[in-house]
Amino acid sequence: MTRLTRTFAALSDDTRFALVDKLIRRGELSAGTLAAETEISAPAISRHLRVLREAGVITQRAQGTHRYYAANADALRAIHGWTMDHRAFWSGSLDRLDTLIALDPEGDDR
Amino acid sequence: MTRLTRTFAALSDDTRFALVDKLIRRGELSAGTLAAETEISAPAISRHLRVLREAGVITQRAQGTHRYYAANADALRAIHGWTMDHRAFWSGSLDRLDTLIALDPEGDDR
DNA sequence: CCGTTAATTAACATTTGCGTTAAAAAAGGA
DNA sequence: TCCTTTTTTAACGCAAATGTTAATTAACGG
Repeated sequence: MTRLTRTFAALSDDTRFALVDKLIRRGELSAGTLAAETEISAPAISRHLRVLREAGVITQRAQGTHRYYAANADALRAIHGWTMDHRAFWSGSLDRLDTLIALDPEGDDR
Repeated sequence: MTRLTRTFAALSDDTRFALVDKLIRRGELSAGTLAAETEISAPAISRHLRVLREAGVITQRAQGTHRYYAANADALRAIHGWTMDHRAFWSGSLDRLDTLIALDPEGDDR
């Protein structure tokens, strides 16, 4: 898996996406706080946090028995960068998009 | 699954990501063309295309026995929009390439 | 030292995802 | 009609993901 597909994989689960969203909106939160606000068990949350951390989407900080997690801005920037790389494709009006498609008629088969 | 997590899931596989990337760069392409340029079998590609289509990441057009696929700009806009929603979080320091490299702890960029 | 709290790891069951080959469906041409 | 081409669907095997409960590790406080 490339770095970007790994990032997408980390965000492809609703529970993990919600965790990341909380961390972005509210800043650093402990594993316990995150687990308490979710339906599923603490061990499940712990593993989701691990997946996110290993994908580089969040960071971890230890303080005593607590583990504080925070969203990693670099992951957001990487996704943003990818969309910007293809901005010419999706930006602008529908008319403009139709023009782009018409100008690049790879329609024929080979 | 929400709309966005479904989009991320569709893009979380390297084969599917590469298919979308081709369609963005080169415009509409047939299933056969896409399958011919990939290592795995045509049925496998067909199913990947189905996953992408059902997630709204690509569109399909029939012409005779051919099926032409194209990237859906709306999906790209949705991802871009999500990153922009959280721009205040990550837009602080536009960093260099080494921070992006540090995102992948194993360095398996391929 | 002992008991409590915070978090993770272990073990397990179940589901989902992804690849293969074989078969089927649909359009086109001789 | 029969054969070929294009693409998808079917059937199957196997690996990975996700949830649970139980056990373990580590820090804190009396």
